[in-house]
Amino acid sequence: MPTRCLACPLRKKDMFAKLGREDVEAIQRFKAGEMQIEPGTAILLEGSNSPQLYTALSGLGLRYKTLPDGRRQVINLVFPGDFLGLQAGLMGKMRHSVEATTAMTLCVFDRAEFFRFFRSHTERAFDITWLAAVEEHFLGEALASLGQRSATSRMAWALLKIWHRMNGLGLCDASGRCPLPYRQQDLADALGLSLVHTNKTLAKLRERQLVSWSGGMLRLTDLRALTDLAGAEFESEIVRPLI
Amino acid sequence: MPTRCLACPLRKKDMFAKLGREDVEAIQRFKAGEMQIEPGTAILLEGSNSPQLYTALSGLGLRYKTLPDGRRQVINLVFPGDFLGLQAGLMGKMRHSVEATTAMTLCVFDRAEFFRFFRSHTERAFDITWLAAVEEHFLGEALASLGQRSATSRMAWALLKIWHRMNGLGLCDASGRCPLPYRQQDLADALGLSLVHTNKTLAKLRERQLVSWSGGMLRLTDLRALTDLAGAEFESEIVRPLI
DNA sequence: CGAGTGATTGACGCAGATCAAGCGAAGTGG
DNA sequence: CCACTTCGCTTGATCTGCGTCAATCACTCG
Repeated sequence: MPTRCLACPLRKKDMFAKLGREDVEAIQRFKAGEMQIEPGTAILLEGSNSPQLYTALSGLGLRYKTLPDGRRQVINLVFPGDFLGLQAGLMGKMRHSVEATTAMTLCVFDRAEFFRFFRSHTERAFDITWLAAVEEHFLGEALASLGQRSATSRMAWALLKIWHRMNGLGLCDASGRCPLPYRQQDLADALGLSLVHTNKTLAKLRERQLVSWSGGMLRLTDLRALTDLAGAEFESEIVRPLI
Repeated sequence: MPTRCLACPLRKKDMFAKLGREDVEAIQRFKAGEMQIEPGTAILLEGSNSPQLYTALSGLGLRYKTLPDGRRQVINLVFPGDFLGLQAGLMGKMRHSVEATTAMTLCVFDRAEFFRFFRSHTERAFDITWLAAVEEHFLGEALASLGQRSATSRMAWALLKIWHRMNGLGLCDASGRCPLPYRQQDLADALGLSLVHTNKTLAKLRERQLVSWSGGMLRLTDLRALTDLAGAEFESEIVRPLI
């Protein structure tokens, strides 16, 4: 039995903008169904013209691009509440792939319906544009990380970014541990580093007692020091719209 | 005397989507004025809450982020037809800066007006979202370049990207030369390379007779070979909306 | 128990950073 | 009109962060 939008567990969280009953019901009507997927499953494929859009309800995933020579760039991670497939919806086809890292639950929306929804719900259209702009902002930051920062600094930046997001979602426990069910290879592909160097960089952070990451759980021991290393500011997580 | 939207020289180009007279007039009403700026002038500043949005009418610029340590990452270049300030419009403040490289002419829009415009012109709202999605796509590609490609490959990719865009805008002459009024430092900051290495990489491409770039003009002598080097596909430029 | 997957560690080499110096063109002021 | 500065481009020498190669280890699973 699919989650009813009015009872959506995500919508209760502080991180997501509050909507009136009417608005939530409109989203409910837009929603075509729900989907459970296994870890490792592809959700959207680069080049595909997906007839569906999704919102991640639970679970974690990642977006990536594959280069002609087989190398992979992880564009970013997929967290609960993320809207997936906007590119295909607007540009006709996906320019990157999305896959599930853990088991995931997705809300499914119909692409044909999407246009109607966008046109008839101005506020939601606005939210969707907002999401695109935030994503653009994130990618700009990521670009600056890859272009200008050292391996250590990049890694500190990425871990902090992830941790803050997880924290915003209430996925950290009291002691500040949060789930991080990715492989080192995923992190390496996100940071533009080799697996080996990623491992060694991580080892250094561990030695310095700044980070521990094992068994799929991440703990940042010294946010201050990491933030210094990252050489960036981390604002408290913004309230986002949830479609 | 400001350009009238109905007579906008950009709108005539194939690269931009055709609009009906009504639609163009709506944009004209949205337009608050026009602005001429000198080379080197800042258009939007990171952190600022600009009361205005712009569309580049002519001239070239660049978007960049400055890191706390003073390093700079060029996010992308600004071409005629680009819409500037959407981030500030949506997120309250700019997350990167924009500055003019050459003299530029900008159409000025009022931010307060922007919300009304977005809400009352659904098709234009759609176009704006489309623009954000395309930008997101571009940044994803750029990220993959910085993360996965060698200096030579990155440079080939960037020059091709620029050339194709210029070509789409009809800014290349018959012999395939196009303007490129940037400094090597700008390119370096875009590619995440040092100035010195950028220069040497460029020198290699020149020796191999693939590229010539001097006096602010770029000529790509062998698109095929460069495309191979870049290890990417270059689709013909997409038709974009023009606000 | 063997096979597969992911983490870890050491040895080695190279792409690209950094340092340093010189060059030509354009501007500026005395 | 000529010193003098400034800015962008070039080039060489040297250093190093990170990639690549190659093993090994710890787990999990059939």
